[in-house]
Amino acid sequence: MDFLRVFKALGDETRLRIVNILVQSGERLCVCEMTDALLVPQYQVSRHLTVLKNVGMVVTERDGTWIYYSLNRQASECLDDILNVIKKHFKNKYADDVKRLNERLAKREGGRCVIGFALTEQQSK
Amino acid sequence: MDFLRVFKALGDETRLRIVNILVQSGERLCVCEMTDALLVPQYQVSRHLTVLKNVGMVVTERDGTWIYYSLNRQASECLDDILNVIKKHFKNKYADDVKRLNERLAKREGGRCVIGFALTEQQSK
DNA sequence: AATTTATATGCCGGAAATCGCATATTCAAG
DNA sequence: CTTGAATATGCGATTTCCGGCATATAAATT
Repeated sequence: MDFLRVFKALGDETRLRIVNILVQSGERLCVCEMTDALLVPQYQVSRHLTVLKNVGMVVTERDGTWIYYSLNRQASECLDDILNVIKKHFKNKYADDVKRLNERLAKREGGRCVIGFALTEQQSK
Repeated sequence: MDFLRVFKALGDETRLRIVNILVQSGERLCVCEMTDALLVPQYQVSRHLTVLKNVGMVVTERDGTWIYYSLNRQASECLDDILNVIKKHFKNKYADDVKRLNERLAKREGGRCVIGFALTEQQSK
């Protein structure tokens, strides 16, 4: 894994916030859940997730129309160390993201996302 | 400390190499020593050091004409953790930088740099 | 005070990254 | 096979970043 690209990826605030909610929750998350947690346009979340995937930091898993992203744990010890640093020190910063994410995760049924864009619905339609 | 800016700083290869030789050696280093270790133009080393300083990752200490840079240890636990990850996982990568640095550090007298640009001399004059 | 040496910086051009918007793709359901 | 919902992407515009060159600053030496 190219860790220069990992640091580059973490050097964008939206991507850092994405990685943060993934690492703080420890859950796999779908795009609409992240969009609602970060209050960022869907196309931005999708774009930044593509970057994180190309770097090898996240992996995907499709479930119907939904695509779940999760951190690529045990892929590299170094990446794991970096993620643990983020987990340890970013609990308070970006706390609002985690709060909104938890509200969103509470609406899951059977551990799966069953709604689309709950929070961003009103502004896009 | 703004860790988004820390990751941004580490997302440039020259800066990552600078931080690496600082963390691997554990020494304070002057600009000409780093220039010889990295084989990068002096003005680039200086520029990138300014970035690292503005972020708060390094501190300076003047000794006559020479200016020594050292890692800002114990400034923040998070920064320290990040530096330790780099120290742990970047020993082999950029090994040539460390090798050249050690050759350069061997020429110190009394723990201080006493020569200018040893390796880059021929190409600049 | 003039010169030398180590370091910093102003300026410019080019490359790369990001955003916003619109639209395309993919899958499920009727 | 058409519709709707979740996700991805092509494109243009803007901004940010980096390299290269020259030069400036600062301290020591003569």
